[in-house]
Amino acid sequence: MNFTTRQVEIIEASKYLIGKKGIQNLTIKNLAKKMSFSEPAIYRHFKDKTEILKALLLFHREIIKSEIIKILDSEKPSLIKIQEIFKFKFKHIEKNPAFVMIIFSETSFQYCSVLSSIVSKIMEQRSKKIIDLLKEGQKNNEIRNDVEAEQLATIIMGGIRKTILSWKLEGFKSDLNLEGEKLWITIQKLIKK
Amino acid sequence: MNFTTRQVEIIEASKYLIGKKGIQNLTIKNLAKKMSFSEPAIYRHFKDKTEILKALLLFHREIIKSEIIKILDSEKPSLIKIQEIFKFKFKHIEKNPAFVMIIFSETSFQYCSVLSSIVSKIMEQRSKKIIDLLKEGQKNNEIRNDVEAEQLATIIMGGIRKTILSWKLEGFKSDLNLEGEKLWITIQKLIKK
DNA sequence: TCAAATATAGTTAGTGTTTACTAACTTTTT
DNA sequence: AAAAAGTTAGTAAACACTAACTATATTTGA
Repeated sequence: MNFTTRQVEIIEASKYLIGKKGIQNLTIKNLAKKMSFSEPAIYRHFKDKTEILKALLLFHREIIKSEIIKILDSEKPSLIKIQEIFKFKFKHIEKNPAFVMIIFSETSFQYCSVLSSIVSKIMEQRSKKIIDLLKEGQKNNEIRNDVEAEQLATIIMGGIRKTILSWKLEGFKSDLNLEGEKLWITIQKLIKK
Repeated sequence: MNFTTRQVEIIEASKYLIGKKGIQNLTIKNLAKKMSFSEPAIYRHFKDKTEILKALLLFHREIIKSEIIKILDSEKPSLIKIQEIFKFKFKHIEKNPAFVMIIFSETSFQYCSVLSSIVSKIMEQRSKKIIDLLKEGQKNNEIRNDVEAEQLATIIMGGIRKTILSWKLEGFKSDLNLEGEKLWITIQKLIKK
């Protein structure tokens, strides 16, 4: 996971292209144009297109992972931690609209087992962290324990995804952070003891 | 929305192809092969590929719509109606795995404004129906009213989508109906008064 | 009523475009 | 001197789609 500066530049350019017009906008031609050099030059830095997408996913996974670890390592109640992860996700998406496309790219990647397994692993890891937090919260009597943590995690993550998807389908018009806050108020009421 | 028998056959074949390997598996070549006739023959029945996808979406929208109207027209409590829609969705997906791909196709369609607007309209209509049901339930004191119906709908629909997505990413291994039931138990506990 | 006219639904063969990617060469950096 | 990073020119495959032709139903008019 050590990328050269050129590789990082290509990853950023890919992010830009995907963010603008979706995965199908990421072509070697467009990438070369954005980088202002020729198409074959791309292949000096990445073996093939799949490697670029792989790098893009892993690169961003690290950024998000480190942010989440920071939240998890603090000495706050579980519910607050969940709230912070929640808020971070919305803030991150609003800052990087390109990443919305990547989040909803499971279908676009399904033809490529390498990429789809990376996506599903990332999602699994995120789920696990939320489930652990919820269980911790249930133990500490912060969160109601008449329901399974797994199901609560599904609802929380599903709610986040649905909110982001609606925002995207409406053409990024509404205030995503505001929508996130409204959702959190509801979720918090539903899950806390 | 009146399709000839051949058109319906083509829609079914498209569904089969998408269900098997995703949207990118729906090519005119594959479609012609599946229909066991030549590629240009497809164009005797549909103007272009977009029309096929449009028909596919509209055809299925009608099937689901009629089923949901049946549920809505009954004289049952709102919570039971929501439960029935809930169960129908999982049953329908388990019966038509092809439709999973279509449900998660917003990203695949984003390049085509005609298709993406159909998808977003379908989703909006579904949301609206759930919100109305939730509001009705709140009025009748079946559902807690310290939270907004819109947010509850987001959580319910998001939870459904997330459950289906996990099922898909795990390779359709788990029992989807069972997962749906587990999710419903939790949602019901969270939303009822 | 039945052959001619026509509309329908299929065929073969092919086009132009886009795609990821490569071979071979040149420039730049170390 | 050689490794790294760029270039031009090109390839093969996949794609949606079309022109022109043919077989097969269906309709129509004497």
